[in-house]
Amino acid sequence: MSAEISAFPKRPARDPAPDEAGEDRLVLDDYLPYRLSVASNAVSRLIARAYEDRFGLTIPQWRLIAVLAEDGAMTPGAAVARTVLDKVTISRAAQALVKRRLVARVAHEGDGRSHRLSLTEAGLRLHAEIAPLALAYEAALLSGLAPGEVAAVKALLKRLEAAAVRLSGEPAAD
Amino acid sequence: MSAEISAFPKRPARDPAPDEAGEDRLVLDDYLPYRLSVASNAVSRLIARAYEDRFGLTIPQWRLIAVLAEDGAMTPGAAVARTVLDKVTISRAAQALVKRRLVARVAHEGDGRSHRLSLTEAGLRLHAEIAPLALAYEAALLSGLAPGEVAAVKALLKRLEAAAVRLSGEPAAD
DNA sequence: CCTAGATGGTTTCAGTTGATACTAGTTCCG
DNA sequence: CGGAACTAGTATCAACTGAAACCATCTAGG
Repeated sequence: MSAEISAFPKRPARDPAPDEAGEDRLVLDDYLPYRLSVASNAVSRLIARAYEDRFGLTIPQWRLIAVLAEDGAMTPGAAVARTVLDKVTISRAAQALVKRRLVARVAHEGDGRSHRLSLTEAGLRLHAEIAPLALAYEAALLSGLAPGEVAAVKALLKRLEAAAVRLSGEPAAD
Repeated sequence: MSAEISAFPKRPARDPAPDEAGEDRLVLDDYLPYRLSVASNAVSRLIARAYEDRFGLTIPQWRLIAVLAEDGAMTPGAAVARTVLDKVTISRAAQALVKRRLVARVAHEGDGRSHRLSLTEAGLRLHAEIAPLALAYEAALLSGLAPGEVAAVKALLKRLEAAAVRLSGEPAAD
C-alpha cells in the first residue's frame, strides 16, 4: 500500500555528462523551451508590473505605443504585423488608449473599413516618459552580460523565433 | 478635426547606429523583453500544439510529468518549485493526470495535509514516448546553431531569469 | 450597376489563468 | 492539552486570451 508505486531509477545508469551538446536524455533544466518560457515569464512579469503600476498600461498597450512612436501612424492591421500580437489584442489595446486620449484614430481616406492610429500629444509625452524607464529595465536585466553577449542573445532569439515559425508552418513531419 | 492630430518626426534626427551596445533610443526590434516574449511565444505555440495534438497534454501537464520522471515522486509543493508554475496550475494539472491514471497520489505519511505524486506505469510509458519527440523538437529548433551557441543561449537565459527575479524582489528602485 | 466573394476590424463567447479566499491539518507555546 | 498562528492544497471568481462569428466596406465578374 504505502510501498513504492512506481520503482524507477533516479539516475538511469548514467553520470551527468557535463556539457554534451547532443543530449539524448531529457533534462528539464537544460530543455530549451522550458528555459525560454521561464526566462520570458520572469521578465514579462517584471516589466508588466512596472508599466501597470506606474502608467496603468498593459504590455500590449505599451507595445502599440512603442510602434506608433517608432514608425508613426499606421492601421491596426499594420500594428498587428509590427507587434506580433493578435488582432483582437490590438483592437482592444487601441480602444483603451483612444479612451485615454493617448491615441487618435482618423478615418483612412482610401478605405472606409479601415482607419489610422496615431499617438496624440499626450501619447507622445507618455512615450517619452516611459522609454527611458524601459531602457533602464533592459539595462538592469543585461547588466551582468558583456556587450558581445547582449548582441549574441538578441540575435540568437531571433533565429530561434524564425526556426519555430518555420516549424509551425510545416505539417509537423511525421 | 480631420487635420493631422500629431505631427512628429519619423526618424528623430539620428541614423540607425548598427550595433551600438548602450542603445539610448528605444527600438522595439532590439528590445530584449520584446525579443524574449516573441521568441518564447513562437516556441511555446509550436510545442503546445504538438503535445496537445498527439497526447492531449497541456504544457503544465507535460512539465509535471517531466519532473516526476526526472526526480521521482514529490509533493505538489515540490513540483511547484521544480516547474516554476503556479500552485493552482500544478493542482489542476495533477488532477487531470490522476484522472487519466498517468499519475497516482499517495498520502504523505508524516503530513496529513499533503501527499505525494508519482507517475504510474502508464505515465512512465507516456513519458518514454514523449521524451524523444521533445528532444527532436529541441534539436530542430537549435539546428541552425553551433554547439557552443546552444550552450551559450541556455546559460544566458538562466542569467536573464536570475536578473529578472532579483529585480522583481527589489522594491523597484525609485 | 448589382451581386458574390474577399478583406479590415470589432464583438462574442468559451476556455484558461492567477489572485484571493477557504479548508484541513500541523506546529508552536503558554 | 488547547488554542493562535502557520502551511499545503483546493475552490472560487474576475480578468485575460484568442477562435470564430459578425458587420461594414471594398473589389471583381457578369
